[in-house]
Amino acid sequence: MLTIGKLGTSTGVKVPTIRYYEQIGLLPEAERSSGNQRLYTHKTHERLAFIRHARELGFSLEAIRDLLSLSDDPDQPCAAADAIAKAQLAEVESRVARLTALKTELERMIVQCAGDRISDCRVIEVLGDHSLCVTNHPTTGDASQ
Amino acid sequence: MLTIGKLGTSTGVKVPTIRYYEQIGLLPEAERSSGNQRLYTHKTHERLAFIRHARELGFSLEAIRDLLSLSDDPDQPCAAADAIAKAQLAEVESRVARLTALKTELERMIVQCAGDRISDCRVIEVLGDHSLCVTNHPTTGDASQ
DNA sequence: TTAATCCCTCTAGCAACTATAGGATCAAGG
DNA sequence: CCTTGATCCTATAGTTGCTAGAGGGATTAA
Repeated sequence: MLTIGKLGTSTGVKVPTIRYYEQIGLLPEAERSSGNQRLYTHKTHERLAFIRHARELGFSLEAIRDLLSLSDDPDQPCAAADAIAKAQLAEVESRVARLTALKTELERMIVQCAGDRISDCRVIEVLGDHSLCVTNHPTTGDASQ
Repeated sequence: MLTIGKLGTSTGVKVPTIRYYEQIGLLPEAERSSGNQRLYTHKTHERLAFIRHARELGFSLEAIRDLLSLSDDPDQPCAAADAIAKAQLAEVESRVARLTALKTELERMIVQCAGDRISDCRVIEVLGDHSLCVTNHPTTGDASQ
């Protein structure tokens, strides 16, 4: 049986994050020692590793919740898991496309900044006037993703 | 003078977001009509368009705050604005790189999903075992960005 | 035994909004 | 003039996925 600290270091998940996952029901409530400290089995270690890996691949906790309930039920058809992964792939592809457009725009902005005073600065100018952009970077949604 | 709704539709920023920007000091406090409704000038319209555009390009509100204070002061050297844009570019490049690795992994995961039951599903299997990954996708930091 | 290092709960905070409740105001039609 | 419906106001709480802190108890190594 692992303490929460050992589990954390062995999976690369921070201790408060593990408690948080328990709190929102992604991990089952842990057994407790006589002194009320959480104790984890190999099974929970595996489950947390799964969560961690899925987070690294950008899955939301909601999607992970679905994937976990699927993996708890190995006789089900895997179409649902496939659909979640495909949705995630589409999301990632769209993020890459949007970010690439932003990258182009930022590069243009920086290269063109010839002046040495703010009044000549293309960075400021371009930000103030969208029509100076070449690419069609996103006008809706979250540009940070 | 524009009402908050007109300003919102003309800049593509939602009304509560405009009030939020005022609250955190990104926009100045608006003039009010006799009935206490916010009224905006062309100047504020420009400022909000600037903010909106910078947000689209993925700048944080903190960075935008800095850029705005620079643009309010046109005699300053533009090195600072340039530095902010370059930092933003570096950030975007790193996100693109990370997301591209994730994309590869997701594609592999989906293609390999040969079985039709969860027990044979590569999606679930790969998520449960990081060593099945080919690429070195990020093991720290925020995979969503 | 005592000090260091863990662990516990609970609450609050982060970004950047979004949503809701419960009203007040405004513009247009009858 | 009055009503109706859209818009506006404030204030508070919720979202995602954690992270940080306070104030204390448990465990372990010397």
